[in-house]
Amino acid sequence: MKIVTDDLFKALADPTRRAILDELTEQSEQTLFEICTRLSVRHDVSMSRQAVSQHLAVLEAAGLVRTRREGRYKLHGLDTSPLRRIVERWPIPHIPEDHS
Amino acid sequence: MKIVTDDLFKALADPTRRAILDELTEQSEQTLFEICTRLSVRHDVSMSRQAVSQHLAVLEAAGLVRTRREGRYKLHGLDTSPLRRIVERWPIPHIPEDHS
DNA sequence: TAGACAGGCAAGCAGTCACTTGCCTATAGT
DNA sequence: ACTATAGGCAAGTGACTGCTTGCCTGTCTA
Repeated sequence: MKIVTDDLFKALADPTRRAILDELTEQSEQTLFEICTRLSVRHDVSMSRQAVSQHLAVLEAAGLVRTRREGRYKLHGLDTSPLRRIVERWPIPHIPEDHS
Repeated sequence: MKIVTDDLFKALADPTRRAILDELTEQSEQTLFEICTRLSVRHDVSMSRQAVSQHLAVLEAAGLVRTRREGRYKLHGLDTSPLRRIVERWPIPHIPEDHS
């Protein structure tokens, strides 16, 4: 493995990839075609299948997407744990919660 | 203001800008020249002054850096609160802490 | 076994980005 | 007033990136 740090932020830099993460957040374990159709229907993103495939590869390199083979299907799942590095690197000030 | 979401992730995509955030985390309220010298000395990043200035502009557009004028100096401070949007958007699974 | 279906590889193109260079403005000190 | 200092603006360039297109591999079903 390389320096995943760079891959992580590069992966997050694209709006389409963030939409994919949104989609996988709502329903995990989707195939490439499912993600394609859901992107076009719900996020109004019209793009070729290969484009989405390349985005998924970038997300996988960043560790944000884990895949597993199931026959001829390839299921894509979400893994948000790499995001923890961000808030650990630059601590976010705590907001006093409003318990009114 | 526009959609700051895009600016935020674009700002984080560059390693030099992340180094700047690291520097401001350690010591806030620095001028452009201070950031330049600290980058070259501590992060081994040799770059023109204008390059760093442009990076700071990107960080400011993302809301990660707040500036204030002080005579002929412009002091740059850190604001990590925009990062909260990230972990709110894609919740990070809680790690059971080890109290052994 | 033939065809449909899910996915992958690689080349090419256009737009974006990071960085430099040159010049300009404004404040501070002598 | 002159000069040094801190910073800003704008054009140009090389590299990277996102997307397309065309073709290929592997799996399932009639």
